[in-house]
Amino acid sequence: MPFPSAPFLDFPSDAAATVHFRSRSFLAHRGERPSALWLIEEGWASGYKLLRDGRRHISRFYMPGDLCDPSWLAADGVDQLVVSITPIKAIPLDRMRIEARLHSDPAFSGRLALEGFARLRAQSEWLVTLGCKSATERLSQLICELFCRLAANGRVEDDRCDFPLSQQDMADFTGMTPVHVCRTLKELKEHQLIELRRRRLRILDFDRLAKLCGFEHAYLAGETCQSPPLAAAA
Amino acid sequence: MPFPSAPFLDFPSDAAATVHFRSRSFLAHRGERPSALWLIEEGWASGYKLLRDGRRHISRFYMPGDLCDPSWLAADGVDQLVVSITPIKAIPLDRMRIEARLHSDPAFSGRLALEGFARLRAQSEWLVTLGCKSATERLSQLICELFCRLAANGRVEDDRCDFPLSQQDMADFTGMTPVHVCRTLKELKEHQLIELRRRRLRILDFDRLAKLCGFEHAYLAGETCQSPPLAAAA
DNA sequence: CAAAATAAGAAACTTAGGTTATCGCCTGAA
DNA sequence: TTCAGGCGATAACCTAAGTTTCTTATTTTG
Repeated sequence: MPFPSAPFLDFPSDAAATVHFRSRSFLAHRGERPSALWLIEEGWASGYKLLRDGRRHISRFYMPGDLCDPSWLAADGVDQLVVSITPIKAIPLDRMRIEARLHSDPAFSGRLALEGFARLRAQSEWLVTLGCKSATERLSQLICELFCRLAANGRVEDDRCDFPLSQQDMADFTGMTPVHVCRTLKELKEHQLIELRRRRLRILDFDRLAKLCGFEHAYLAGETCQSPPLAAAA
Repeated sequence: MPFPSAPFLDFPSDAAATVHFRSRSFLAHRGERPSALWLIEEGWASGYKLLRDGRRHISRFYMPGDLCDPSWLAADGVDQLVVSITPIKAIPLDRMRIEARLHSDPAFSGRLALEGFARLRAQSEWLVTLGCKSATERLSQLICELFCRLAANGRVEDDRCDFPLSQQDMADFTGMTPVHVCRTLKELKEHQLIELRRRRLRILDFDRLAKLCGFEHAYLAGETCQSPPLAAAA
């Protein structure tokens, strides 16, 4: 099966042990060495850092099918706060067992390394976006990316999907202010590119939206777990 | 020995095979599957992406002691252009041999995976910086980071080091314009924080500079090869 | 060594996006 | 059923950083 970058999918886990989190609860704290990584089944979360003066930057959104988070295996544990945006259902993958296998199963750890490199690549795409694109481009890119990730998990129907982010969340991810996110969304709506109301998103013209921000589907490849293997893991 | 994150240091390489690049030559092209990764012995390079309209974003500077670049092992090869800023001396590490070992030696691939996660972490620090810090903070952070990486390799003497970046290079990394880099450098000089002339940098007050941008040494940990193991590899 | 290219400095002007503030609408708790 | 707090919309105003242009230093190279 063609899922070379989802090294956890054949990892033993206990589906019966599904864990529920409510909205705005912490999946991880900075510095922690979590006992489990989470395979997200349902719900969204954000991983962010806070600066001393209160500024916040979200560097990743987690959604169904995502593994949260392989980089917790790194030496000093978690380097970000992870908080649920909606209620969440997740399957725990025991960290100790992963680490044991990491040191004994070269196929497993090799795939895990490649997964890390793929993630590095997706993240460096956002480095470019934050570094040199306009507010309109950044916001469009976020919408394109989230929409594609949802589509890859069969969570888009008829160009519509759930979209539980507040304008503040989008602002903290794209490096904008909520006011400017509001202005920019209005502009995207006026240009008949999207509809967004009551936490539901509809893409009216994906191609034009993608062209507007130079979105390339490719950088997501190998980054997202797809629907079938999620089922297999559970 | 405490170098958990430099998985290539015990990798066999042929020091006699040292390769020289002149300034402004390509170490890698996008999409390529390079035959070797480079352990940089001498000189600086930048890894960047170009947008269609000519905008450029540098997402990483390579300098002595760095491995350029483990992420080339990922499925689709190189995703960035890498160009030397100065003449470069580098030791080639054969990619095929690395890949073979990646699939057979769990200790090796495990360490490589962790190296990838550490790099992910360092990069997400820049995501935060580009996402929500001011021009002054971004430029100070770049200077702090490069200075620390050089210091870790014994390339700082008496608070002074080589600094071969043009203002355009710094601009393309920090998401500023060269004109604004010039203004901001002038300001840092006027505040007695740095001296910078003729490609030589002197840090006058590291602590104040680090405080100005919220620089945390920690995020570099495990990311840079240190001087002794470099020698060991060669 | 001179010519040519490249980089840096500086001033004047413009603009994208930040700031502050107000208002109305949902939503969820009591 | 109401009331409070969060969220979204909008407007007026402000500022950090971009743009353009020109001049002066450095490198590079022929």
